[in-house]
Amino acid sequence: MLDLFAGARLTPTQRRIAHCLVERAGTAAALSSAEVAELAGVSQPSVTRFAIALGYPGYPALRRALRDVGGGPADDGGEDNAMQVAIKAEAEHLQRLKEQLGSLDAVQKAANLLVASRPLPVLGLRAAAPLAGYFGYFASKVHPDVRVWDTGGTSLLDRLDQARVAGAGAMLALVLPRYPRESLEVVKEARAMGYAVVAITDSAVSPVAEDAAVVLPAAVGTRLVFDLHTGPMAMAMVLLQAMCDADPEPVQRRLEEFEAAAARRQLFQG
Amino acid sequence: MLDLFAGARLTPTQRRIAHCLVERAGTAAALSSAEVAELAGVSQPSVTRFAIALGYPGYPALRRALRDVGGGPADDGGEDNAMQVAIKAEAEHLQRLKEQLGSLDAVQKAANLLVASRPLPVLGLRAAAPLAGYFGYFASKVHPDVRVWDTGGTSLLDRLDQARVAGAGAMLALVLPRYPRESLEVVKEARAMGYAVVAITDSAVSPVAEDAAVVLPAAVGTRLVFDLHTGPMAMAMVLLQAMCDADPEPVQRRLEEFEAAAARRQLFQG
DNA sequence: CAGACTATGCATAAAAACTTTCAGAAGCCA
DNA sequence: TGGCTTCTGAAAGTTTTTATGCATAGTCTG
Repeated sequence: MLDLFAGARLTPTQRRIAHCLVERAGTAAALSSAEVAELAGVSQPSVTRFAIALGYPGYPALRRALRDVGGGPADDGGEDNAMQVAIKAEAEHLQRLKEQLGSLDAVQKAANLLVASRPLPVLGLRAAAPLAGYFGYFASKVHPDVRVWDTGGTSLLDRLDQARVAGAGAMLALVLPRYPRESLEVVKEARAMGYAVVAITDSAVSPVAEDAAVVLPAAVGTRLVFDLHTGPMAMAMVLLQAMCDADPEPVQRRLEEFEAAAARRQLFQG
Repeated sequence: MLDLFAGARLTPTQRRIAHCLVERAGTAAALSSAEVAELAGVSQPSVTRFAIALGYPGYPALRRALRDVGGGPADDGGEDNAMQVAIKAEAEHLQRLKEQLGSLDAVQKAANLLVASRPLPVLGLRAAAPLAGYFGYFASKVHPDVRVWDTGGTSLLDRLDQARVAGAGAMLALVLPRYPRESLEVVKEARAMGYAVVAITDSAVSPVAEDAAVVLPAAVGTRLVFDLHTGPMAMAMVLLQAMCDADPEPVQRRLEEFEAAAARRQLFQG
């Protein structure tokens, strides 16, 4: 299916269309050009032009191609390889996370604690370091002073002190298996210093649970050689969303400023 | 789907049409009335009349009904909040990724390119930087010389040079929306220098596609204020798994060494 | 066996979908 | 900045798809 689109140079509008079609893989062939246009938020002629850009004589031809490719496989009964088993398990984790988010109390409580903290330390060591960076990257766009702590060492405790003095009241801790000893120590120390610790971890009975003010559990995938952190990643972004919702006005302003700066510096393509 | 046809008293010709539609369940919605007629061996007006017999105002209405029943992922009813909608979409992305991994050709090709490269550069700028770090963190445990490039600037091109001289033959590029201009430039340059670039990106039509030797697409969630990268994260780990599979012996040895070291230094709890 | 009714396909009219043209807008390069 | 190219949507034009009238063949009933 994806190969159908390969090779062609596409305009931004066309990329939106492609994206929209890829997303609905199987059902795309059932859509008329006008319906695709509406879903992609573009004009109907753009859809025709998209088909032609791909080398088809027109939209109906593209649709036939979609039908032939998309309709084919659709085997959910069969033999899955190891990768598929792992990804399927991940999809189920997220499904469960979705159910769990039926009640947002814990998330909102955590969000309120974190938005109020200036600065806002984000702790994630070893395997969790990238997740801390990920959260920090986006959080910085809506919070004026996010501090990502992703390397260990004794200086961590100093930074904990400094942040506390600077006014930090809460901390986000990302603590995933295999639970780095150092992360646990920092959390314990933070609690002793009066921080309200929000912990994203892999289960409600994780070792950080006892020292955390709020525990946000999200399962970790363990079917491959290395752990898959999609659940905690999703949880982190849900938390960030809740932080934005909790404090919408400054968020919107900061995002607009970022957009303006990005455009000015031509950071992105498309 | 089958219920759609229930209740109505059908003529023999109409029964043939119904049978034909049921047989092609999923793809039926993509067919025009004339195509259905041909498949069923009846005249086109009979198909229209069939739709009317079922109580629809015309064939297009039947087609829409077919699409909604056959295509839809069967929503479980309730009112979902924004977070749940987003997580659900993520779960569906992973589901689709799972289908896509039914064929591992692209992943294996990518894995073979990457395991053979020493050093192995991993590029991920801006929002993709944490993902690069994540991949790099684990990849380092099974590959002797992984170099994570997660900050931009002109020195990137120098490092590209140095790695090439040092023997790198391939590079992993993580390029996600909004497609940092700098990432695209580096990939283009890398290709010109003879690197085989493996790109993990959000769709097969991403701007990196044209310069990549292998494109591994994985959808990005866009339902929240900020993007959710669970799909690319999962894809990255699948790729790493494939790299381990491609070269199992040294992998096992390095992992054991890591375990021994971790135990010695008491890195983890539990 | 005749008359009446239903079912079906053909031809064609109506409607919808698709393509093309054109003009405005946005980005690029000097 | 200003001219140039490229992209995009609105509207008009063209083709395809769908609906309907009509004639024929088959079937049931008396």
